[in-house]
Amino acid sequence: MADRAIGAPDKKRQTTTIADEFMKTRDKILLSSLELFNERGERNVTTNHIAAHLAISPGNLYYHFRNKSDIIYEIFLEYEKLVDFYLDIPQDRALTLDDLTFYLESVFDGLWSYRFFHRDLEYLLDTDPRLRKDYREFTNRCLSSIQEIFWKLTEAGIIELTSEDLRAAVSLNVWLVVTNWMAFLKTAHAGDEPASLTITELKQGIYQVLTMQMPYLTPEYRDRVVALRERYRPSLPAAGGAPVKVVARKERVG
Amino acid sequence: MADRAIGAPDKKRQTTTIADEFMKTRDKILLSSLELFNERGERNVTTNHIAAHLAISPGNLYYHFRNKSDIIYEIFLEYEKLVDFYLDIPQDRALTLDDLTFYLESVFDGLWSYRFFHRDLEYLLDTDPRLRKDYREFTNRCLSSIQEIFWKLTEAGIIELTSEDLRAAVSLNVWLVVTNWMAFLKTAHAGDEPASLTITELKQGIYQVLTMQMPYLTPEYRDRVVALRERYRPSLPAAGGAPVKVVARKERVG
DNA sequence: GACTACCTAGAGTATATACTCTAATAATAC
DNA sequence: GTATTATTAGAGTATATACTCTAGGTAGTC
Repeated sequence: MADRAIGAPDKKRQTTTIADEFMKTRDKILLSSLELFNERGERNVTTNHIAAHLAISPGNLYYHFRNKSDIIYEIFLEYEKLVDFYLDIPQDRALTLDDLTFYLESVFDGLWSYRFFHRDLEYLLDTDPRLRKDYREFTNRCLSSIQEIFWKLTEAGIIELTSEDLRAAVSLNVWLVVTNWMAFLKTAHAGDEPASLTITELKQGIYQVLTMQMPYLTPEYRDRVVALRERYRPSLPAAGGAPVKVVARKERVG
Repeated sequence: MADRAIGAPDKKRQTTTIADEFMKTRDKILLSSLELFNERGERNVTTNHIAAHLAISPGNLYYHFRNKSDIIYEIFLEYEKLVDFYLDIPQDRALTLDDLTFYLESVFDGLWSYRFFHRDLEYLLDTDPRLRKDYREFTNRCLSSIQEIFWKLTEAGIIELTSEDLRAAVSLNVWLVVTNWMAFLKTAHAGDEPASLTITELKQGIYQVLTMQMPYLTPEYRDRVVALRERYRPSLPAAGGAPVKVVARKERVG
């Protein structure tokens, strides 16, 4: 995963797929919209911009989508699908530390790919009841998954979170930290550039998430999780800092 | 501290102050802007709306403020002042549980009074370098304060967070939860209405913050903090729910 | 009264934005 | 081939938004 700051004038993108002439117009619109939204923020991207970016006419765009909300909604559905896939929990075996790593890495990958979404979330939900309803269900699903993961990590003897109440509250905190970490980086970041952010920095949010789990680690796993957490430690505590080594993605077992 | 932030809750006022004819136009503009921003979101409030709301002309508004950004910036300065005031840390005595309660209540009061701010934060910072710089410093100041509070709570024997590293990481998580709690409520809330939210619900975020501190409580204080936390427990875990009893605001000592 | 500094009204403007309409072209079916 | 459907271009529109400009009022001071 290449480390590229958003907003950089980089024609040959590595993290995202460039729309090419073999794609259907509809898909090109979705892809370009996502790219532009991520780079400039939904508020700063008009349907005319999207059409111009693709060198198609506004009429063409509106042939494929009724309005801007529809484009955003379809992108959300993709995001939802991705996260649901990532958060899948194996029912036939215990969870491992590799699973935990995978969950964390994946969720932040998803956040990165659709990073525009959480930025203007409230406005988007205010203007599209459909999205509002779906997002609410999505959130609840995510929270349930996190709780279940904590439960299975407890079963696996990795953490100890037996009280359901506490598990729910901790899960919610995890969700809050995960979904707010990017906004924090963008706003509190040391750099003066309005919107420079790398996926490596984003993944330092994993450090924060693991911080929350530390008190609940079992003695058997404590050292290993602490070591895992260390891999994501921000190089410069409160000033952004240089990229750390990116941990290798583990394939799911089972 | 004689300065009172506009719209900030004080003894007599409930949530907002209505602009009256005895105020200076400039202050009326700031107050109305804050009210409208909080109610409808900055994105949905134009300078023409603000002027119309006050029954003054756009020209009048622009006589007092160069542009919309200036209005927002001035409101931010008030917000900043308020939070800085709330987060003041007594250097001549140890912290008490009442202090902790005060900090939590106050911070959420501030969030409520200026709740529009965090909603469109990224856009606002993108479009105003001045605000961007000030907000960054503000964030760092808040983080420092939280860390110092945790340190003094440790000194006071209420919590045990002696590792500076850990204290910094936990403080950051507290900040993330505090600043994201409102967005969570608004987006994941059970109600179908786009923007219903009460300060009582908002303050249930205190439950989440105290959840994070629980593992670090000393045995001497554990029960008391757990009881405090219980006062903020959401009535219906993941579905919003009825208001809980609002805890009385304690005056600062010293 | 006259001077001055401050304040206000309200019409007006340049630009942007989401979206529409019509006509033409390409693709596909028969 | 022809008929039909899917796709596209591109000019155009209604509305909104941030902001300007000019002319005039008001309050205080001498």
